[in-house]
Amino acid sequence: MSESRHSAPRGSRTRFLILGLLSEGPMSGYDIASVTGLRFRFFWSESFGQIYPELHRLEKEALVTHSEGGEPRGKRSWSITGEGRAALKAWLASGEASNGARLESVLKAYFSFAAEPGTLDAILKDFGSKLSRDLGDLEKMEAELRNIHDPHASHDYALMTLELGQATYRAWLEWTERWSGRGM
Amino acid sequence: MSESRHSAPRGSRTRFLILGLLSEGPMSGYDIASVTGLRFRFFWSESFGQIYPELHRLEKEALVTHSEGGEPRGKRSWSITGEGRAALKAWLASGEASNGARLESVLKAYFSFAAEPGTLDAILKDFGSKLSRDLGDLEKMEAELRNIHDPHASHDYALMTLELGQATYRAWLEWTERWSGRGM
DNA sequence: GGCGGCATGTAAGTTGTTACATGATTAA
DNA sequence: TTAATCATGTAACAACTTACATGCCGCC
Repeated sequence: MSESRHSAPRGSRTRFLILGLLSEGPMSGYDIASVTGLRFRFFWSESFGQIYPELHRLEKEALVTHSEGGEPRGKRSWSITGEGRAALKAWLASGEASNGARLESVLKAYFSFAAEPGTLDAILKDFGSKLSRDLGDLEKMEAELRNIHDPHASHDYALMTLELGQATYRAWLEWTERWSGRGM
Repeated sequence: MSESRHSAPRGSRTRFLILGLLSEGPMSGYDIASVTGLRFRFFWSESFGQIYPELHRLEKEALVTHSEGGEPRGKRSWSITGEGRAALKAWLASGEASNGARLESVLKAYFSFAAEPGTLDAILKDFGSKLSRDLGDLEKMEAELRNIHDPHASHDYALMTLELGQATYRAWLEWTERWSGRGM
């Protein structure tokens, strides 16, 4: 009964990002990376080196297909298949979800007691300025979305995540302000 | 001038977590993992498979040392060296910090339009119940810290990060409540 | 005597990043 | 004509997880 010692291939989450985006309509690998880097930046990240190979793996598994030609610049348009939609739904229905963060600025803030006085302020200032910029981006995205008339409420899902991002950045920004200038 | 094509070894952040914790006093690899899994869970994660090899790498680079013997159960007590403190300070002073999150529940929430009605509610409920539990843990940790008299304000750094965790979880929890039960 | 928590460590696999190579199209 | 952006892709590396193996110690 020789079973592989290291099992659980379980598939990376990258595939579900791709499947999810393609479920809204066909798009290119580049588009997937762009959307992720803009709309999802707050809670997700993905690199080209992940996306392109994963698209080809998904194609081998018949979860996506691509149509070539017609598009400019050698752009490929990827589409989700029925099997792909089924896989997406299975993931959505499964109760598993891992939610993790690696906030290096917070780690630095915690350890700043080990450095010269003023270090904490510098770390918080740097973190805060990034947050301000990112918050501004999210607010702009929300305004743009709201400007587009949406009778079928199809923007609600995007607004939902945009709202979470804004709430998070605001909470973090307030935190940087609360802990700055204390001479810690 | 043959230089390696793939340069920038730059070192993982794991080493700074270790160096930072050891700067408070000697501890074992197991302790490092425990503390990270408890106090830092909100903003950092680390596995044994990262910590033990990194400790040995750090020792080779003379940033940490270990004293064996005396301790029960083969426990090793690791200490930071002067060079280790210097490396820690250099990291704290450097303006670079990457802050990223992978919130699978949020990704699922966004894509829930592709599944049966009620899917969003289930995802938010699951996310919310995890958040409630984690928030409770953080509140307990804070209460414990405050119960210990602290004339030199050495707990302030721990309270600072505990507060950020609580603020974050509360904001996220409110978000799950706001978007639940809308029939989306 | 057995279980659970403490404690260390490694092997193998998976996942993710970075740097590169290539080329088309658009705008200054 | 040159730079920026769009667009695809791979090789090499770095980072991280998981599963396992091993043993100690205290407690019931």
